[in-house]
Amino acid sequence: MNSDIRNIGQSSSILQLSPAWEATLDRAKIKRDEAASAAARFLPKDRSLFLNRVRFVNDRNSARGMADFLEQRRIVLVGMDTEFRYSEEGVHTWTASGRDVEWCDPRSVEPLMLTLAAVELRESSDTEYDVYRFAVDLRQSAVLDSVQHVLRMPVPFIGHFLQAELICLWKLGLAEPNELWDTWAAEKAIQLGCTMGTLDRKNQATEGDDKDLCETYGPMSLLGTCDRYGIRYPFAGVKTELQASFLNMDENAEFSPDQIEYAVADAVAAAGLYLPQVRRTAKCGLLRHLQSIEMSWAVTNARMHWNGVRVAPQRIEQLREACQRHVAELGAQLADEGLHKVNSFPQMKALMERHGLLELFRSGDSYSFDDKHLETYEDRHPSIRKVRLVRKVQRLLSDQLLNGSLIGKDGRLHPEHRQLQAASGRNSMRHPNIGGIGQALRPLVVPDEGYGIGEVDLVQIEIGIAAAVYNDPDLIRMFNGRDVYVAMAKRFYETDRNGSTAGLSDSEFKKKHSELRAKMKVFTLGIIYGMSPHGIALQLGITHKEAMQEHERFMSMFPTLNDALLEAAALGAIRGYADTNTGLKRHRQRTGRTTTKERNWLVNTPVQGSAANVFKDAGNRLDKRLQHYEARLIMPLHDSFIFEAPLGKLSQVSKVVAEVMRSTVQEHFPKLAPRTDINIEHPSCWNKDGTLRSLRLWMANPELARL
DNA sequence: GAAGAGAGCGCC
DNA sequence: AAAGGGCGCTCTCTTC
Repeated sequence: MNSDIRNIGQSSSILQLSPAWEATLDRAKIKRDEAASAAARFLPKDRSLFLNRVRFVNDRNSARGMADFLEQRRIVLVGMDTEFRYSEEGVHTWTASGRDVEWCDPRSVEPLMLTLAAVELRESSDTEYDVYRFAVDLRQSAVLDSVQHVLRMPVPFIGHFLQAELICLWKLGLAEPNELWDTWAAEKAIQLGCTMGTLDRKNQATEGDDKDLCETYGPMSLLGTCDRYGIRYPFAGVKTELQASFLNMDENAEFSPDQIEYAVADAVAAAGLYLPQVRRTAKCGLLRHLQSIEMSWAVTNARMHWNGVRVAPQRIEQLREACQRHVAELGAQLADEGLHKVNSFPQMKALMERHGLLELFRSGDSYSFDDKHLETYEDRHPSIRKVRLVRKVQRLLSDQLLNGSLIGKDGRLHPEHRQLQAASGRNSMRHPNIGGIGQALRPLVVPDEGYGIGEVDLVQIEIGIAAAVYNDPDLIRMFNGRDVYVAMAKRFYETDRNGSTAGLSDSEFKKKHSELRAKMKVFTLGIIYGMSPHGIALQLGITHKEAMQEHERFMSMFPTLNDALLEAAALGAIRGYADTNTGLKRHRQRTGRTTTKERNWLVNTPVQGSAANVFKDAGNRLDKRLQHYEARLIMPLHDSFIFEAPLGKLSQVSKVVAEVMRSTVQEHFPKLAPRTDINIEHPSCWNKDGTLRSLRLWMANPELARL
C-alpha cells in the first residue's frame, strides 16, 4: 500500500497531483522516518560504546544519542564543566597580589564546550561506579535540544564555581538543571572564617603568637580542592596552558584531543568530588545549610550577575561633568594655598599648621583629617569646607562606575555577587559595588523600557533576628510591635518620667521624644555590634561613667539576652566557631584566649549570619517566583532586594516580594512578626525612600545632597 | 616600580 | 589594651 502511494507520488508529474497532496505525502514520509528512528532510539544502547572513552558530540544525531543513552542508564549524578571565552576584551580594574583583576562582560561570553561526566552506580557494589564521559561542541546549535534534555534529568549536576557554567547555558538559551551542587561554594562554607582577611592579617602581625594559629584551609581552586580530597587530577601541571588554548583558537577550528581530554577531566573531577564532599560537609554539620540555601543561592547570584543593572549613560555623563567642574574650581583655590592633594596627610598638616588650627585635629599622638574632624571645624576656615567637597567629588570621579568601562553589551552593569565572601556568610558585590554607591546617587540606576524598579526591605531585621536567635521574649515582643525603639524607650524611661509617656501613641512618642528613641537605637546597635561603654559615650556625647550605667540599665531590660550574649562569646570561643540558624559556621583562626574583636564577632555572627541565611533563602524563592511575572531580581543589599518588573505588574510583584520575604523569616523564626517596606513610588529609577531629586542636587552642590 | 599597610569613606 | 559587626574601593606613603 505504502509503496503504491510512493509510486504515485514519484510519477506525480504525469498524474498532475495537487501541491496539497504532495505536501500530505511528504508529511507521511517524514512521520514514517521519525517513527523508524524513534523505534531505534528505544532499543537499549550498548554501554560498552560509552565506557572507557570520551564521546564527542557535535551534531544532532550524536547529541540525541548521548541524551538517549543517559536516559536509559541509572544515572545518579553528573559532573559538568564548560570551556568558553569572551568576545570583548576584559577591563582591567586593579592589580592585586601581582595579578591583574579583570572584569569581563558576561553578555559577551562565547560558550565553546560542555563536558559531562555521568555517574552510574554498579548494581553489584555500593562503592564502585561507572563514568560516562561526553564532550559537547556548544558552537553547534543542533546539539542544544538534546543538551537541554540531559540537563532536565532529575539528578544533581556538579560543577566547580557554577556561575561560569550557568552563564554559558543562559547565553545559549538553555535552562539550568533543577538540582545543582557547587563544589566551590561547599569549600567556601567549610573554610568560612579561616581565610586570612586584611583585618586578621593585621592582628596576626601585631600579636605574633603564631603557635595558636589554626592552619589555613587552602586554595579554593578545583586543583586545590581535589588535593584536599585526594582526588587525582590528570592535568595539574598544564591546566593554565590548556585553559588558554581555548582563548586563542580559531572560531571554527576543531578541538584538539588534548583540549577535549582536559575539559572532560574537569567534569570528572567535579563528579568525583561530590560524594566525598557531601560526606565531609555532613561531618562538619553543613550539609543541610548547603542543600537548603547555599546551592540555590549560587544560581540566584549568577542570575543577578547575568541580569545586571541598567544605568543611564547621559546621567553618568552629566554627573561626571559636574564633578569635573567642582574639582577644577575648588581644587584651583586650594592649590593657591599650597594644598595640591586633598588626601595628603603632610600637606593637610602643613596647611592647618599655617592657619594655627593643627591642634584641633589632634588624635592621640598624631592628627586625623578625616571627614568627621573636618566637619566639626568647618567654620574655622573656608578651605576646610573645600577640602571636604573636593574629597567627596574626587572619590566619585574616580569610581569605576563613572568611567563607563564596566557597562556590558546590553547597556547594563553586571556586578559580581560574591557568595560567602564575608566571614559572616554575607554576600559582597564588586565590579562595580553598585550597592555601595552613595544613596543620593541611586537615580543613576534605571529600568529597561516598559519596566519599573522596586525595592523591598525587611525593617530592622537584625534586631528581630537577634531577639530570635538569643531567644529573648521581651525583645521579641518589642520587635513585633510597631516601632521597636519606641517600645524600648517607653519601657526604659517609664521610671524616669512617672508614666507620663505611657499614654502616648508610638507616633506621638516618636515626635515628642525623638532623642530618647535615638538613644535606644545606639544601645541596640551597641548590643548587636558589641559596642563598649567607651564607644557609647562617644556616640551619645556623655561621660564614660554615664554610658556604663545607662548601658547596664538597658541590658537589665533584657536579662535573657544579656545571658545569651555572654554565653555565645564564651562557649563559641571554646568550641572554636560561631554558628548560625541553619548550621553555617564561622571559625576562629586561633585557639586560647579571645581578643575583644573575636568576642564581638562571636556574638554578632549568629545575628548577621542568620539574617543572611534567611535573606538568601527568600532570594532563592524570589528567583523562581518572579519569573512568572517576567520580573527579575537585580541586586541584593543585605536586607533588601531591588527588582525590575513590567510596569503594569510592579505593584503586584512588590507585594509578592514583600510576602515572600516576611514568610521566609517566619519559617525560620516562627515567633517573629517581621515587617517590610515597599518602595515603588518612583519606578523610573532606583532611589532612597522615594527621593528623586537627590542626584540633581548632588550635581548642583554635593554639600546639599544629604538624604 | 611593585606591593603592602593604613587611613578613609561608601553601603548594610 | 582596646575601645562597633560585615564588606569594596581609592588614595597616599613606605618599603623592598
